[in-house]
Amino acid sequence: MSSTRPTPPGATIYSVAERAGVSIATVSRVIQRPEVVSGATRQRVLDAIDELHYVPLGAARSLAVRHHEAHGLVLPELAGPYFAELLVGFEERAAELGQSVVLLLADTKRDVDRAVRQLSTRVDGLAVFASTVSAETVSRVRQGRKPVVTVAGGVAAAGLGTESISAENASSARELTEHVLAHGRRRVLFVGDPDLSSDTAARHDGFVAAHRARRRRPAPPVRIAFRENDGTEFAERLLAGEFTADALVCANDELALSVMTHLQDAGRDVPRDVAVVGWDDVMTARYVRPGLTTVRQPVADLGRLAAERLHHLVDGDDPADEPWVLPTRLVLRGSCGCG
Amino acid sequence: MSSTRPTPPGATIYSVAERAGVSIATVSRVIQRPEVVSGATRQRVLDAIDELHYVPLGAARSLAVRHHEAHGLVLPELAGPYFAELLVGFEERAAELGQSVVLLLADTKRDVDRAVRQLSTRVDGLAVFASTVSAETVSRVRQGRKPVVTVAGGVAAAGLGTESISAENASSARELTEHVLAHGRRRVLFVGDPDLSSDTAARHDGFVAAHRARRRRPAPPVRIAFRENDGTEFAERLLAGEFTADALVCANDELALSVMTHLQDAGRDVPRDVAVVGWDDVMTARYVRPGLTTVRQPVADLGRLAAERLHHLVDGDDPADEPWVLPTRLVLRGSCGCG
DNA sequence: CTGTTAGCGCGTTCAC
DNA sequence: GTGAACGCGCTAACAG
Repeated sequence: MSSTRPTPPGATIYSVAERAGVSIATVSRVIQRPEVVSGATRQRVLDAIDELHYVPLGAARSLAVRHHEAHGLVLPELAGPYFAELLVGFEERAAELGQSVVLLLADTKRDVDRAVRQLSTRVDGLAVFASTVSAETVSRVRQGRKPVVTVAGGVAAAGLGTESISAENASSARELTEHVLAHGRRRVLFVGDPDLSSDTAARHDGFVAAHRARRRRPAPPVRIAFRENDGTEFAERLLAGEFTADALVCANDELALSVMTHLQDAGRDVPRDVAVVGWDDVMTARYVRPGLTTVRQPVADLGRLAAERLHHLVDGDDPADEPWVLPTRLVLRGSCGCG
Repeated sequence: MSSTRPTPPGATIYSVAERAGVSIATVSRVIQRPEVVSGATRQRVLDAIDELHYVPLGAARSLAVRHHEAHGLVLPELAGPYFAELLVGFEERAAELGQSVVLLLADTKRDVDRAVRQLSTRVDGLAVFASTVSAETVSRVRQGRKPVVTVAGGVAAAGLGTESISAENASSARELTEHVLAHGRRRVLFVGDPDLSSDTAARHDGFVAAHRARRRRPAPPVRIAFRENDGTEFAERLLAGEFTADALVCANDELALSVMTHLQDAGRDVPRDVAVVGWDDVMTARYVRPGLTTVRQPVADLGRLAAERLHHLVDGDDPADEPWVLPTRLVLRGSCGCG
């Protein structure tokens, strides 16, 4: 790939054994199960390790035990707090289980599938976020006997021997929308593209359900992407009169915040003129005025569960048929019209 | 560590060779340098690989080539955008260089040094953030012939064969402080503990230097930690009259934002009653009103450079004696008294 | 409690 | 253009 010359030869289990005057088996034991070695020889070995600055070669161990003791995690990006929290939860639980985590960020790569195949070469299992990886590659990995868990992939991701883990979206979306309607809003817009992610799709489903329950016809979703500038652009169109709305249910907080701020800067009053709500409960949501009403997901728990399940799958568990769905919680602040 | 049973035997280079009717050497060639193999046999091998769902074992390759082709990255945590950006830059460059990145988060671990030693077992080199890892452990890793680069570790981290990478802090701090003083502020407080991180120490140095340049005596730093609630607490003490100040230079944006918001909620006018500035230019900084004046660091570049240098060190470069220092930039918004 | 030895799967000379 | 054979460093029986 890159380097020409090999690593300069460091100490090995052999040099340590020689120096301590024992066999390599004993050195190995001192490292793996110190208690089975007599105190005296153990100390001699430890001294030798110290003097030679011995660092065991993980690859050699992995080869011998036929385990990488590492989990792969594929995330689309790391913007905003969502993915960071997911990663933290994953890493935390993985570490508790004695597994390293090898991280792969999809958005900066030319060829994600190649990178994932390469990754699968050095881990015991893979956690992939939603649709960052092609179904074909996932199934290749699966056929290569590596467990895969999908995070926030929706039902579509299940099957193929892949386990699915996600947060509850539809019913919280319904609850949130009902809350907005209960504030007396008549013209509620869903801002975000259901086709862009299964999370968004589920949220839109809940949005529609809430309207149906009140025998109201939901407006068609405003299909825009997730980022700040997408929100700004939408706000412009709204101000220009392209849409009429007295409430906006945005697919996530970044979107909601950029829309809300932009409307306020243009002289609109939130929530009086228009209510704005979002998803994720990012830090900014509690700093803006009014505070942003949103839905908090147990993101770190998603990560933890992914690591946990992956570990069990590597250990030989059969994949669960049913997806794992974690509960979410409404966070009411001022932007929806609440006092 | 955990798992009892080994991975079920998947396809190996041997089974592929057998199936394709060639030797393992040929299979290896097809994977490493396809062009040296004749078209016909190459295709037979590729077919066999496909049919058997062959996934090479990274550990075996690593053992043979004496390279992990992986970099370790040790970060204290992943809260806020700072570390995420650093990680993104690091991962991006590492991937370009064909290296995997193994991530270790220090704050969730019981025994960080143990975890780091364990990590050093499976990577070719280590990038560690500031003082997440004890000097002793770093030097052990170094003596084990693994390159180490320190990010945001200040000058103290240099030496020991370790390369140091950080952002310029002192002179931007001086510039920022001078800017605040130029707005006519008389009683400026530095909020943050210089002993907590070398970044903060350097910022405080700049703060002091700006005062000295005007022949003013800097107030002693308010020694509090970095998090939101630390800021809130400080704001309470300020409101209670424990401190007097017409400007606050906060060690980072999280601190600045929580202080500013809390003061505003208590009826204070920012910047009229008190100016507030910070560091990092987090997303929230441009959403609050007034916008937060802050210093932008090339955080992703820090990460990229760390990955780059690490790679060269692994390749045999001699460690640079001088630390790498990347430039920063003032971002003026309203909270300092501008506009 | 300790030593001997046979792999683990792959890269790589060196012949052919 | 291809194959045979050795070595990478470590773990895990098995013997003693």
